[in-house]
Amino acid sequence: MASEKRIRVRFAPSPTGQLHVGNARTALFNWLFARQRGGVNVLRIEDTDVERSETRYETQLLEDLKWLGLDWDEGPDVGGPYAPYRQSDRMQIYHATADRLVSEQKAYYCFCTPEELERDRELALKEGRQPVYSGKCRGLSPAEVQTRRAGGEPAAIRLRIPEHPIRFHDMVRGDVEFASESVSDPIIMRSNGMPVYNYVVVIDDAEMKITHVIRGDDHLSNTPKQVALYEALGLPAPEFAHLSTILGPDRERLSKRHGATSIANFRDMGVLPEALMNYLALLGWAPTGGTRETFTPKELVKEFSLKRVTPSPAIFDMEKLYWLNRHYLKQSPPERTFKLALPFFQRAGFIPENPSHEISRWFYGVLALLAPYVDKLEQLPEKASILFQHSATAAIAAPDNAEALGGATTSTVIQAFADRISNDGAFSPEHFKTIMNEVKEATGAKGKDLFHPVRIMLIGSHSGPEFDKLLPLLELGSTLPLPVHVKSVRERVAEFTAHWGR
RNA sequence: GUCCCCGUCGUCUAGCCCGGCCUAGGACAUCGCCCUUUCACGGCGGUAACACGGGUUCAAAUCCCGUCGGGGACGCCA
Repeated sequence: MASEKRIRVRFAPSPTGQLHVGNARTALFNWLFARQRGGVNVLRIEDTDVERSETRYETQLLEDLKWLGLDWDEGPDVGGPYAPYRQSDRMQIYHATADRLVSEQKAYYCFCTPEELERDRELALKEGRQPVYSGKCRGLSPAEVQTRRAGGEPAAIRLRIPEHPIRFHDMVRGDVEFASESVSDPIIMRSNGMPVYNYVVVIDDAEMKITHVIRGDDHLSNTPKQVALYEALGLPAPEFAHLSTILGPDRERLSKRHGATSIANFRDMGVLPEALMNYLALLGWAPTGGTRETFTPKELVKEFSLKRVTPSPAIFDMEKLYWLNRHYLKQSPPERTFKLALPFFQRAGFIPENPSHEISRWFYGVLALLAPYVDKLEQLPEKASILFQHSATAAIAAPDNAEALGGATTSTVIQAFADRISNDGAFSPEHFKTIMNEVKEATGAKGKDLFHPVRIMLIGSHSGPEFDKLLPLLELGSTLPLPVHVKSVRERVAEFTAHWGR
């Protein structure tokens, strides 16, 4: 135990856009692995692409990760023993190391121009060869390099890929091998002096003592280059774990055109973080036995295993995410649901900015009634339109209601119900039951014929939540100073009969 | 094109490493039934898969080879 090296993993996004589900899943797997094994989780910002990197994205990145429920032990915001954690702040290291590699002949200056390289590339493609670097500048004499550089000719620095095949172990795919000829001598320093991604990751991972590199499998083909770099540096390569790609329903790599794919999107539509985390964990990983689906973050930390991660790509299934979200929505304490749902109702203009105690209490009831019926919080105001937006004319005109309102007994049911409701006094569920039985007796209508017209009269639709909970909310709501008046049962019935032409 | 990775129900997957316990398990979706004096919620059931072809073996979803299909990488992007 004492000799066991402490596990160190990192999540290294570039701040060039919103945090995507693919990256979020990578971040999650790193986090789970670190937390389970008592390791260190490092957050590092890869901003060597100055053109596309923006600080606002970095800020949002951290927010999104925190919202999901992840945290890190070292990073740009919290610091740590291997600071700085932003690549743009680490240029010295990259330059110094590159110079060292050149002086050790493990890397060399390359004077080839981009145009030249492009020509070579096209030629190789046309001849059906792997488009790798020709090696033109590999054997340049030190003297020639010296004079050309002195003459101001721009030069990039390339790493020399060794002659032997490059192998590495991947925790999800096993042993992988690349033939030396199939990998180019990669540029590690651009001719403008800026280091290249494939180079900086390795330097940083090595400097930061990263033991396990868990990342998307789009990096799998880059790995031989990186392994070669470790070799050149005289350092052992870390363990790798390449996670499969997340695809859209069309089996293409998931992207914005598939709809909501950023973490912020899901948060904004009212998906609970624990639901998203649970779903993401299930994309590519399954517990022993493979029969359990719901896991709290704690349980995930306990059960997770990199060895049980599947190598095959997975299609993102919104329906299953929604199922999990419904599951967690039902488990969510009322206070939390209240806090999360309130903004949606305020935006819809249904609940005031600073709801009174009475209104809040009533709103709790509304949420208890409607929350079991939605996939995401965002759908709540629309579901609540049965309380806030009753319209007799719309209900009568709705094509969906035509069949239910077209029955032989419809009019007599409506009339009988209306007759019995006109008296005053509180309108309770018990009262409602009594009336319904009387209406049944009087009209001979039962089942659908009985309930559908009444339901349409009260909420404008033949389907909706149970009356026992709905009715008291209607009654109480009608007495509250809401921005949008909630009509009482009597108001609804009166309005409906006034417009009912038959 | 070349290289690498991947291929079990429509979808996520268990099983594959260490062949027999697999008449292939679970979940989402879908369908049906029950509950509800109606609908939804909920409960219970059903349909549905080892990509294909060759081996190896007494025995293959599991091992080997090939084919096909999908994805990724081939950049002075990350």
